[in-house]
Amino acid sequence: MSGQLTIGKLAGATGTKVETIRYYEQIGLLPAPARSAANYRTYDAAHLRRLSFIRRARDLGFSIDQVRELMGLADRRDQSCMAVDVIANQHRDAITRKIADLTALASELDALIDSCSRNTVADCRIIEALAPSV
Amino acid sequence: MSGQLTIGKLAGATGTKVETIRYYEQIGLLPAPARSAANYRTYDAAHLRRLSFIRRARDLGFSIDQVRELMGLADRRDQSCMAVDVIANQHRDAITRKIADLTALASELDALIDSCSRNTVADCRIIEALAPSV
DNA sequence: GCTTGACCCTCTAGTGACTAGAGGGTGCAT
DNA sequence: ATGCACCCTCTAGTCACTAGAGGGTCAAGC
Repeated sequence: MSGQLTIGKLAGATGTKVETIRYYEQIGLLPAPARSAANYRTYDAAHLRRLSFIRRARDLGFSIDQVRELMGLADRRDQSCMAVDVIANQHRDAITRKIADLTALASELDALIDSCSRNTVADCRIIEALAPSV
Repeated sequence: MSGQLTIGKLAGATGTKVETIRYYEQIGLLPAPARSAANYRTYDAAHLRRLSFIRRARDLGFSIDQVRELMGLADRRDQSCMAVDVIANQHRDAITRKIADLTALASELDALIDSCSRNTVADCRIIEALAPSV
């Protein structure tokens, strides 16, 4: 119904920065919209849908390349869902690994912090722990 | 004892890439070493210690700026350990937040993946979930 | 003594995903 | 008609490296 949107309205509607939208256009992620007489970008509902999709996928941590892939699959509606499933699962695995890494790291840091006496740096366990035992 | 190290040996000893060492020198994180007659960088034990410290801190996820700060504190050995503690704790908090974010994200993704029927993309729940409800 | 290959040098540009700024034009309300 | 928020393009900066071009050096083996 609303029809045309300026870049600012589109930004507001999707929680994206104006610069980011122009960036997405530049890298070919979002199609270039029509222009007004004053050369303003004018977006329609299709753009809104596409950008919402992009933002949602990005918020879920998919890379721009993965988003591109997902959109390509979404556009060819006759294909199997399995390709999409594969991408999502790969991404899920990457997140699992990241969480494990961060958790290990957090407990290392905790040990460091726990051992920090309130003495001068000369006795600081954190500095010691970071320094090599040379 | 060993005394002098080429950049390659230093890289091997610390698990750093040669290019990264040159980069650290360029940004002033690692002091520029002496040069051989053939203009080769020649590192000593102090460089090895410093680079080990840097690598360890980076592995623990400290930013280059944080490493710089930590090294500055380590160098002024008369100061309180508390400044170090503050940096470590800030970093710990950031990691806690990151883990929480990733965990939330993982369960969202799991829900998406679970709901993915093996039908064509037209019925794909992942695409649906990513697309806006317009 | 000469060649081969692994190492070293500098300098520049590329990565991902934006973000910021300069320098200017447009639209609308007062 | 004036102010202000918005829009435009273009360029460069961010972070922490990484890669490549185009060259010099060193040590071992023949």
